[in-house]
Amino acid sequence: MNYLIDENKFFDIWSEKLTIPVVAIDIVIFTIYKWELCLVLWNDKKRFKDKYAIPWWIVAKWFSLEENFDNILERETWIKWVYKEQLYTFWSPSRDGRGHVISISYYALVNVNNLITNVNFTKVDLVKYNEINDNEFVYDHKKIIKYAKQRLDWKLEYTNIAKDLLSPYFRIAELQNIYETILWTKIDKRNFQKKIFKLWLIKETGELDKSTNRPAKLYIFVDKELKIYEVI
Amino acid sequence: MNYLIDENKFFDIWSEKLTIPVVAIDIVIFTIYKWELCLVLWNDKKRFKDKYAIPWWIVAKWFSLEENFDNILERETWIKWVYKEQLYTFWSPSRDGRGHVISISYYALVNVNNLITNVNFTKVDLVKYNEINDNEFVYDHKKIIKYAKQRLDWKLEYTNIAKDLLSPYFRIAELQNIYETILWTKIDKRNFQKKIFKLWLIKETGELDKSTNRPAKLYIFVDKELKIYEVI
DNA sequence: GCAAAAGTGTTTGGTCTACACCCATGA
DNA sequence: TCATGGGTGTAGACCAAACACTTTTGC
Repeated sequence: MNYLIDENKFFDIWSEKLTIPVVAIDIVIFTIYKWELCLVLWNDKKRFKDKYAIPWWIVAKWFSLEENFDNILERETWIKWVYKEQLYTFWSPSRDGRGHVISISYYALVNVNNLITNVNFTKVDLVKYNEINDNEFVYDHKKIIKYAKQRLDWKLEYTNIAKDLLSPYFRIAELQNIYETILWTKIDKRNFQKKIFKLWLIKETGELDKSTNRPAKLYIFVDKELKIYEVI
Repeated sequence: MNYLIDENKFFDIWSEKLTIPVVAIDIVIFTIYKWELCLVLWNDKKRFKDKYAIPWWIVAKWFSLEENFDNILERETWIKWVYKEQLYTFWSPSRDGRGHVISISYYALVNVNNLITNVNFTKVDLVKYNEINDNEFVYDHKKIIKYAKQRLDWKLEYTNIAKDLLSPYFRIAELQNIYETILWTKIDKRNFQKKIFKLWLIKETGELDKSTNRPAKLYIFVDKELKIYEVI
């Protein structure tokens, strides 16, 4: 996988003489792993002095933001085919000591099977969201993660975005767990099902998951595309 | 008011040799004028071949996005002290024929008295939102305006943002008009008041507006800061 | 047979909507 | 006195939350 931008190919982009800022894309990657919300973080502890960083790189001219995003995500993590959404564009005063950077932040949701199949664990770690601390991140990455989590919370409550964290076929308990672990709350089983079914969010497949004690019905989402509901 | 960036001062930022993109800020400005939602648009019909444009300019290094925003807004419209909120960062393929631009879009809300006092009407026009057409805007500015309107709708429904379109003291009818003209709907007077009061969104000042037939009570917002409610 | 997770309804309180008449003032 | 906008309450429908026991399977 080639770099879309090479920092010093034609011109020193950090030069004091250049009057325009450098732009980067930062990517907060969420997944549900073993019933818990996790982040995919760079594990280059040497480079970042024992702090975590979310994957990022500098944006190249000529390519769209989508192309830059895909290039950065795949190059830095080997992950492909994620749900992605732009969050916010921050001005980060002294990211590198070489000058500030304008960072366009995204978050991505990746199904754990897709993650495990593709990801390069020599480059990234899987870290539980509930176990991260404010001071163990470089730059303003903790702020970006918090912002991403807020957006994720909101989208969970008002859309069918949970589909991007689940396998195509899933049990209702798995769906409910996504809401409980991300929104950090207990939900009544019966009320949860009533809401989900009243919205026509998911439908039965007729198949059963026999890996649990009593076999559980398997469901799929009615809509493949992101759709606004009022879920929770 | 000085330009934070001068396009050609040190280096040709449009040069093919430069591998990083140019960043601009685009500003969608809303106000309520004579009971209707209006936009503040550049009226340089010669430069833009009889199309409208929203105020924008190129982002300068060294200054924060806030500073760049304030500089662009004031320089291009003379408007000050607005509510502003970042919307989205678009990649605009061929903004100038000189290459694409990454545009960080904002929307701003300005109280009409502030607008009238400060604005430079030789630079901008006031145009009714309901009378604009898709094909009378340059670049992707119509898309940005639509996006801004959506965000404004949402914020109206779920926050106290209406305060930024009103004078500090206002009648309930004025508040209700903001909801009706922006959300393009009729609202029952009694139900509207019940909601607003149950939320403690506004409170009486004890003063009366005697410019109407029967004098109307004047209200102020309880919170000066943006706060999330569920208004409508 | 027992442990573990799946599946299933009803009641109650609160919230939302629809709806119409009188009041205070200026002209 | 009349035209204009301001101010006020109730009843019915719908929605949301609380709550516990039975079923199916593997071990």
